[in-house]
Amino acid sequence: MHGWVRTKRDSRTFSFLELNDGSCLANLQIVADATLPGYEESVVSARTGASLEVTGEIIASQGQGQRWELRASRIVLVGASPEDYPLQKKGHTVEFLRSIAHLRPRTNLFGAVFRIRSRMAYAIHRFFQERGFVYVHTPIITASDCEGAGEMFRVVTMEGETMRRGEDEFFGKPTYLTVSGQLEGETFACALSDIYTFGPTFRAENSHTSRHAAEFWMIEPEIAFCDLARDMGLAEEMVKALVSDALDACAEDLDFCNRFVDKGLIERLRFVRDRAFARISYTDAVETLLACGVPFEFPVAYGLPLQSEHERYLTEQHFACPTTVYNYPKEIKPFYMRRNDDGKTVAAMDLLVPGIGEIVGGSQREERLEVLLANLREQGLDESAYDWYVDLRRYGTVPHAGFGLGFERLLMFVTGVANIRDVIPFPRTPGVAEF
RNA sequence: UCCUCUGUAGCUCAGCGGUAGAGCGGGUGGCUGUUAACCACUAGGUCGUUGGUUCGAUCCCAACCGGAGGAGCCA
Repeated sequence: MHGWVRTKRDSRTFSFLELNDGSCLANLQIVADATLPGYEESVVSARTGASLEVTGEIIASQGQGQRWELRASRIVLVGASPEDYPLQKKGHTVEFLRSIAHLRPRTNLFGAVFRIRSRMAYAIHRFFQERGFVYVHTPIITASDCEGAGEMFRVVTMEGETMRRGEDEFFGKPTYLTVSGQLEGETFACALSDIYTFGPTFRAENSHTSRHAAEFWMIEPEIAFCDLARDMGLAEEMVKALVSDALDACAEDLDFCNRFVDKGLIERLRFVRDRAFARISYTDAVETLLACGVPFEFPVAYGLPLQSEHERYLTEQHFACPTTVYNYPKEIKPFYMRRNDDGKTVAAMDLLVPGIGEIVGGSQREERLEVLLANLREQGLDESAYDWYVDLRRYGTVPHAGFGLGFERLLMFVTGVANIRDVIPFPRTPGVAEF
């Protein structure tokens, strides 16, 4: 066995070592007799954090708390851990652990969170691959602005201390880190029918909240010959499938989260897996909010965006389950969303979940060339910059739809962890790019 | 960007206008098939930084820096 010492209990004639190799939450109890060769150097000097190689026999444990233990016949101290090792066996705050992000995966909580993260990434690929979706790698450096998605990071090269600009730039024009792969994803959906992207995304928003990071991962499926209803169905089906997979494959880690992070976690996840989601149009949602009698801080009126407090009321109080809101006024949504027949709304949808708010945002895309061009003009955008995007409507256009799912938001929902900085290995937020 | 809270030992915190305490962690010794082990002893702090008020500031005030929560924006 190989692993790191989580804690040790010495007596005069033997020691108990709790060894963990990160493969699961549980430690393996090592019983090390003082008569072992090299006991002083390998066991007595092995503090919390030290790495060990242990040979021995798995036997039934005499003590309570574990069924098995390893009776060591040989222990080698691979790497010692001096007395200034920062992790104690008692609880640390997540804020402190963030400051030692290189060591926090050695804690129970972060081990669990990042095992779940890995499993959910796998489950996402499996969900789409099983349904015949093609995984597309959209560019990270892009010259296109997925309008409305947020502030962008510039990508530049330097001449000494000076930024190369204009035609002197590496790409001959301004480029940015992607804020969304959607527009590029649409081009592949209009060839391979069902595609998805899953990769890093960057937003230079100066937002300081527990739900925003400058670098995060996003899943963006795009489906050809698809309308909004099917799009919503796919989003709901995916959330259910991922939650269900987590319950099955990450039971031990989720149980830990349920005990130490969020007492109602597992009950909520089962509820999401087993129950139907609610759906409500934006128009009906506004009426529901106006009629509910709750004194909101921000005004509710047709044509205004739903505020966080409104979304939370709908998903946490009114429906008390994940809720999809659809058909938003065209004025508050970007140019590429499909105009509905009423002339007032677009085929957009947001999937809201209790405790997090918006987890999925999507829409049916405008496939009609004239309507798309009119939208671009109406919103004062430069048509020439979207030439290739408009081409999709010139040549064999099809109704298509898609959505974006914030991977970290999903992980917050699945683990109950309240801060996005604690579900991404090395979080980037305004002013913070450590490690 | 706006609002609120916060910064004291390695960690989590208490405290007070007269220059500091606990628990845990560390060290030493003891002890027990132990389980967030236990018992004893011990080391460890320019009280975020810079100014100001005061006889005197860790405490009161201001600015700045860091952390957290909320809002906006979103994923």
